[in-house]
Amino acid sequence: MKVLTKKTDYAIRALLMLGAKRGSYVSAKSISVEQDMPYQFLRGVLQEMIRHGLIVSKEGVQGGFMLAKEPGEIGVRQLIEIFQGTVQVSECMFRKQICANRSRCVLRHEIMRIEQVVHHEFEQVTIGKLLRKLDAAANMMPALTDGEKQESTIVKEG
Amino acid sequence: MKVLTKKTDYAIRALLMLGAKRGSYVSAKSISVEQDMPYQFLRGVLQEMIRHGLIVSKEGVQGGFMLAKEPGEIGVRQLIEIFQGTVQVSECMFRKQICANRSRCVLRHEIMRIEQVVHHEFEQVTIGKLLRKLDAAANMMPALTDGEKQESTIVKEG
DNA sequence: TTAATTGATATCAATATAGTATCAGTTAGA
DNA sequence: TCTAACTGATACTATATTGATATCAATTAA
Repeated sequence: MKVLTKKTDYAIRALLMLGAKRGSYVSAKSISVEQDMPYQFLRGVLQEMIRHGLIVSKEGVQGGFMLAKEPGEIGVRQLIEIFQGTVQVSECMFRKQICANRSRCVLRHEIMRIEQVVHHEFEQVTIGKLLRKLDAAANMMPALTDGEKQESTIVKEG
Repeated sequence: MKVLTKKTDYAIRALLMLGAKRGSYVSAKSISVEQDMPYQFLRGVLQEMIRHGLIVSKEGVQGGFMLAKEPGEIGVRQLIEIFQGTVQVSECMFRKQICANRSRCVLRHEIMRIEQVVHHEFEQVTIGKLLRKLDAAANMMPALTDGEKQESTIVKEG
């Protein structure tokens, strides 16, 4: 069971980069290189986020992408919904009519309850919050030697 | 985002049927007819549950399947893990090494926290608990007229 | 002996996910 | 004004996952 697909994963990390470099346009190329994501695939993800009003773009040389909202206003839940669709329990939930099978209904009821819990949790996690955590994590290892810096590169890049 | 795949869905509902008819063997055929599941597909699901010790089978005429455990001991979380694998965040979690990308790590940490919440919730939901709810739901509509009984058939079958 | 059953396994179809390629249009700057 | 660095749009391919079907051997109650 995969909680996040590549698209959502890439989207979140791209947004974190945009959040870290707020005020300037960041190109898809630089994101794809720095975060090790396939360039064209990432571009598709970015365009999807434009369509949803999360980011804006500028064409041409020195163009790129920029957050269109405050980081605290962009929640992981919304990203999951954009790239993976609404959380659903089997197909049952699509039917407007009363649930077809009683045992399925009882089951569905339980799952929906859990769904609410999950939604609530994901709602809390915003790009803003993640950015603060990233910052905190960075500050926790400030005094590295050269050798340790190499290790920290491993932590960052691969 | 699908919480339950068909396999898990079918597994749970098959177990509910076995739970409702405890003490006797129930054939794959009767489950597939009564619960409207594809016969061969269901059989695969049942065999998987045998391998995991949740149910036992008897071959031949009058054969079928029977719970191997108390309904209260069979949790939905276990079923999800059997049929959908452990909950994971993208691929990141497979690597034993320290997480490749710092922002991915921060993200992962948040997701893992939510994962714990989800696990805890699913842990609570057992076949036994669902059976009791099913029972309660059935008792809530005891005095139906013929017309209403037809409706209740819709609720049960389709 | 036979029909109803499970065990085991091979195969296929549909869908979702992941990734690539291409071309047109925009723009900063030499 | 030319060019290289960009995005917009879209078509395509590959791979993995999910859902479903088919077949044949072995078992067993009647």
